[in-house]
This record gives sequence, C-alpha cells and structure tokens, in this order.
Amino acid sequence: MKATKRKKLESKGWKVGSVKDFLNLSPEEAAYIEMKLALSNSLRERRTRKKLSQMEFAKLVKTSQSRVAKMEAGDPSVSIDLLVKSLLALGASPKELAKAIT
Amino acid sequence: MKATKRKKLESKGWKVGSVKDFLNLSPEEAAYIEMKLALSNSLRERRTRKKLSQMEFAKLVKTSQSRVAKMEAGDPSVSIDLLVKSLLALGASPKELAKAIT
DNA sequence: TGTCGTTATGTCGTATTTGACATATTATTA
DNA sequence: TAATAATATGTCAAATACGACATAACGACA
Repeated sequence: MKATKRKKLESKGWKVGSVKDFLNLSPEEAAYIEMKLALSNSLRERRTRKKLSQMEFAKLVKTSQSRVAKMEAGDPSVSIDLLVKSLLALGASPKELAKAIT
Repeated sequence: MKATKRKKLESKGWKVGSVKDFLNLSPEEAAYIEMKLALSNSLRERRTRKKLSQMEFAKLVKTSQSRVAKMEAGDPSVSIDLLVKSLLALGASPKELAKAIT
C-alpha cells in the first residue's frame, strides 16, 4: 500500500484503539500515527475544556479554523511540530505532552 | 529578535540546562526548543549505544549523513517529526520518547 | 422547516523541510 | 607527522506542510 494513500485512510474512524492490526503498518508507522492521534485528542480536549471554538483557537495561535480542524482530525497534512506548538500555546507543559503520548 | 536568527543561535553550546533565560524566549518557544534538544540528545545516545556511525544510521533510515548530523545538533532546519520518526526507526517506543522529553 | 454557530473537507499559492551533495572540521591511528 | 574515518556546515532543488479561502456538513433551536 502506498504511504500517501494509507495516510488518507489512517484516521478515518479508528482514532480509538489500534490502527495497526488492520492496515498493514510497520510498528514504527503505527507508533508514529498513534502518537499523532494522541496529540490530536489532547488538543481537542484542551481546547474544549477552555470553551474555545476552533475559530477562536485559530486566532489565538495565528492559524485558520480549517487547519485546527485538520489538527484535531489527525490529518496527514499536519505535522507533529504543529500539534506540539499548538499544545504548548494552550499552556500544556512538556511533561503533560509526554503524558499524553504515553 | 527575529525567530530565524534566534534559531540559528539556539543550540550553540546551550544544549544542557535552559536555553531560555538568556535569549529572551517566551515560555512556549523555550519549551519547544528544549523538547527538540531532548529528542536530539536521545537520538545521539541511541545511535552511539548501537555503535552506528552517522553514515550507517543514515542509510538505515534512508537519509543522508549531513541530515543526521543536523538532527543531532538540533538544527533549526529539522522538525520534531523527523526526530520522532528517526527515534522510532531506532526502536524507541512512544513511551520511551515520552520519557526523553520529560 | 430555515437560520445560525460550529466543525469538516477540498484546493491553492507560498513557506518550510527534505535528502543530497560538496566541503570543512575534528578525531583517531599508523 | 600524514592518512583515514567520523562528524559538522553550507547550499540547493524537490517534496511536504503551511495559512487561507470556499464550501459542505452537522447540530441546536426557533
């Protein structure tokens, strides 16, 4: 399976549990994806806990609502970098990030 | 201070301890940089523990020696994504990554 | 039902990150 | 010392991620 094609599918409805058994991912690929999803989930959780809409949050971190939606969807076009920066902007500490991906 | 300029300086000899007091970084910027450096250090540690040269490791993860050098130097041109992928390729688990950034 | 607030999806031009190469610098060992 | 291996640094074209925009889809409430 091509990586790009797979990435399109990766997060469609399989956010919870393990993505890997299913699509034939190598352990590293699976670990990478699950890390991203963990950060995505953490981001949404933090945003909603603060009662921010995606629009409000987007302004806060100087991006667009659509990118926020993609961050929270674990879209293949968003990097771990962006997720980390956004979480830090929401006030998460590195320690809390570590906990999220554990 | 411009972000790009600062990023050039960020990791020059201040890998240990806190980068931030010094260059006037916001807490989030500082946290981001320290996370990157933590991953860099972890990468070098794992590579050397396996007695791999940068060249050998580069082939293993399908990149170049120069990029490996930059990863380990915390160069501004390398993303957390790349560091994470490389660490996973070296056999690190998400849990171990989490520990590294803690 | 229709409208409004929110979130999702597709696309595009631009910016950043990438692997690769050349070359410089720093060990290490004869 | 010279030679050789390892690592660092600078640059570039190609690949990828970016913010932004348009628009679709969902949900709540009249």
